[in-house]
Amino acid sequence: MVRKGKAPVHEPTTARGQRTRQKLLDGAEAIFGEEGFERASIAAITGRAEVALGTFYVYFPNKKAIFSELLIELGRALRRSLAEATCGLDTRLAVEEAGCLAFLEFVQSHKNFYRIVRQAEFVDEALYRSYYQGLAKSYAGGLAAAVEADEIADLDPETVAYMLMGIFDFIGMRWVLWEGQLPPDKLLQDVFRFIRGGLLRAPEGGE
Amino acid sequence: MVRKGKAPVHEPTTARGQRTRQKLLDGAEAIFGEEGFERASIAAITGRAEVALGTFYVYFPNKKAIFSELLIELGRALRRSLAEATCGLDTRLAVEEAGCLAFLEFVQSHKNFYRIVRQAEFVDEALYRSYYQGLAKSYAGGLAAAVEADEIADLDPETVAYMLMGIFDFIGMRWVLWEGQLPPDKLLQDVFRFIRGGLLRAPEGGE
DNA sequence: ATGAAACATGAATCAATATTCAAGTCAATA
DNA sequence: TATTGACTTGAATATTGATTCATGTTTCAT
Repeated sequence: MVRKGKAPVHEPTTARGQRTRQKLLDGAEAIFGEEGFERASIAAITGRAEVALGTFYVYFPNKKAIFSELLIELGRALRRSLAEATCGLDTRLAVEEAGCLAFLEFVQSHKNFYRIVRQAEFVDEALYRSYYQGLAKSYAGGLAAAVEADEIADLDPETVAYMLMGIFDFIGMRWVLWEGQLPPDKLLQDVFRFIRGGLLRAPEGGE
Repeated sequence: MVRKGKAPVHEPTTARGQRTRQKLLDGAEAIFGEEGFERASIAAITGRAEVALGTFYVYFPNKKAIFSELLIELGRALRRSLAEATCGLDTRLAVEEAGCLAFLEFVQSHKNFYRIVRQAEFVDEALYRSYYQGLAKSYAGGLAAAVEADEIADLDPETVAYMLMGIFDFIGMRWVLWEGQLPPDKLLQDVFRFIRGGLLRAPEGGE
């Protein structure tokens, strides 16, 4: 029993409670996405969830807690999407392309998530790092295997993982977030071409 | 004369005023970097600047104004650094490598700037976009010339600009921000190799 | 040297909002 | 159908912090 101090906060036991808690999470996702963490008020969250102010504190000890839970949950959802999109693919390049597309589609259907991740840097830095570290670690694992199999160039997998995440992050920002749509196909082809070039045996020397 | 309403806000005319205004900008950079925009209080900023609370409003109409000015100013400083580091280089790949290094060094000596840029998304989205759009535009210009000269592969310059910015951003985050130091040289070499591979004639087809 | 600009000060105002709490309502079981 | 634990409510509290303003202090052109 690790429950701190007084903490009335509890997991709901009834279906009604489950529903209410979920409504709060949904409301929080929307409000955090629209307003950002600091400007999001608990009142706005409970308003969106169509629930009274006090109800919030039945399920979450404070604002940060619901934010963290949201980040963790949405992170899981992203990983699930990526795993589904890439499982069964046999070349690393196919995995990269499918993963890229899945990521961009995920962003498109979870715009708020994107903004929540970016906020996290200032809300809970440790959690923010572990979000990316977790992604990078599993990413690097796949890359290391591909290096081992001599499928891609012998580059440091963690470095490549961060480079690829950076690429996807910025492409997602520029097209999905700013334009509200997936990049045109011609453009995606250029992204894939760039990545292929980078991952395949790249020239050793300078110039 | 476009001065709005009452606005006592003015550019200082005396040397003393200039100094005070600069102290405020410096204090704001530090506090925004440490606390983030919303949690940064004017009192903390004036405290850091060793100036009274009211003095703030002599030079800036509100908190957002000083933040925006900071972002613009620091953006200029970054461009200056990049320009200096890359001027006179004759191959595009040399420009990329020097630019990458200059960026990482800039981040290392302006950690707060990095965090300010990232905050900007939630403080003044329009300014945030124009920050990246400005960078991307001049970046894409250089890339387009290199494509024209057949120095690099024929990829959409804007797309490549965002991909490269993404790479640098994430590498900067992972190593400079999180570890507090430039990435080890071996690792930088891998970054350059990846970029070379991507920029040089990349394989057209899949697989 | 002196008076008007410029500049500096920090207490007071005013609004926002995170969190608490005492008083209800609901739903299932005995 | 009572009873009880789970759940819900929203007014009240308490703090924080942006912004204003009336009052000093400094600077500098004359």
